[in-house]
Amino acid sequence: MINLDYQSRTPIYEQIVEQVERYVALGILKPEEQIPSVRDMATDLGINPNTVKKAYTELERRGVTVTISTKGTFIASNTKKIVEDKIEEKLKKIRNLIEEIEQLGLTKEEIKKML
Amino acid sequence: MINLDYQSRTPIYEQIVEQVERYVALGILKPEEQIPSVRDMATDLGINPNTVKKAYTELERRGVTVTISTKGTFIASNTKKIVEDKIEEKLKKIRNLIEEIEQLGLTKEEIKKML
Amino acid sequence: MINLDYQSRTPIYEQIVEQVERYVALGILKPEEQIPSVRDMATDLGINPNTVKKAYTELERRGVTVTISTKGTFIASNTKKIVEDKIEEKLKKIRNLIEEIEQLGLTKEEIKKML
Amino acid sequence: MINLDYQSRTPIYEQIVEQVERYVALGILKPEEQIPSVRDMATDLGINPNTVKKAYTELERRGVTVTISTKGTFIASNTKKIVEDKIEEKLKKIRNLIEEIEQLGLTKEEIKKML
DNA sequence: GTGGTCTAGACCACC
DNA sequence: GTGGTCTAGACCACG
Repeated sequence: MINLDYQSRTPIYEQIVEQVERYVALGILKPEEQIPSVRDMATDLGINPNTVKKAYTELERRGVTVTISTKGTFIASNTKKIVEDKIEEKLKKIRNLIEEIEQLGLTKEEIKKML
Repeated sequence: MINLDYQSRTPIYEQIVEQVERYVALGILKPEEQIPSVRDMATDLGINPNTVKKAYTELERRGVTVTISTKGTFIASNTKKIVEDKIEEKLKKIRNLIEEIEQLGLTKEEIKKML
Repeated sequence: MINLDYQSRTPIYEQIVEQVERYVALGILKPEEQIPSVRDMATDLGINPNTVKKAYTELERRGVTVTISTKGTFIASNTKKIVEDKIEEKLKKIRNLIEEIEQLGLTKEEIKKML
Repeated sequence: MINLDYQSRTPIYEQIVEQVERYVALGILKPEEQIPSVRDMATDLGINPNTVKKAYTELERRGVTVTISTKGTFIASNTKKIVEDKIEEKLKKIRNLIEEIEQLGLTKEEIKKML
């Protein structure tokens, strides 16, 4: 399920965070659903458990997951905000890119046509 | 002219590469124009010559500049392609982002309105 | 394994690149095989790690190796193309040389005899 | 007439030497023929006279040219040996290349077919 | 003065 | 321990 790019400058643990967030936003991972244990995820991906642990800690810090000790790690109950945040973040990126293209000499209309 | 962010995850040499590319795309740096020597750029930016050298090497590899040993480093003659490539690259990113937002449940119309 | 000629006009890092490429082409270094760490290779050859790093970076750029940060550097999976490229490159050089000799007044038959 | 490649690792003065030698071998420059003065060649090529001087000195050392002070620089009388040397040099390169290709797994017959 | 290479050594994030 | 980056400083050929 998780896809790692070892060439990327983005650290492995951050790639995990982003992809879990993405699955949550897409509804593939549902509220209250349990996600694999640190150890399972680590062996699945063939990476160090410490790396997975770091990702899970960050996910919890962001409010995407909740960890209940002795029970496991679960997707948070309210995932709506996560979706909205992701959308806003992507829109912002698009706005920046459009502005950058405008600086290269194209008008908004031309850009719209090319999309 | 070059602006460095030492906090960024992007290495310094790559920041130089990107900014020179950008100035070329914007037409601020013109074809055949000479850019500062490795040493000058290094003292200007308060960084090590090796770091500048690394940036210049990468710029040449990308075809943005041409280096003539003992003469200096110059902007390449065919600057058009660089601009076009940069635009195409950004459009591609926008297309990807739009698709990702669609997967999060918005239609193309809704996205257009929000931009 | 690597043999350096300090008198040569060819820089050390490029000698490393060429010899690794050669070992790959000869099948001595096999796909997916790990090559020595930057530090190990450097101490083995009695040179600076930066020089080895430069060679490894170039090898990756050429698609001969794949580097995974914190894991090491490995020979690429598709080694066949590298061999074919090397052969084609050498054939091309021979064709050029033959043409040059022809211009000096010898026929193809004469050249064939002298080889 | 002389074609310079500023990207090449071969120094400019050496490129001049090689090309003059080549023109002599090809019979384009004939025995006893006068070649341009250092100053003329330098302005023609847009390079430093010192560089041309260095090339001419090397040509004389190799016996390709003879300099008569106050008169100028002339192609040597016996150019036969130069041609023969060039041919032998190129044949040697071809033999080496063939051997290298053999090491990559092809037989002499296969190489002959591909040429 | 210019680029090209190399050494020596350091710090960092990541695993 | 591994690669990635950077600093500091040196030497070289070339022009």
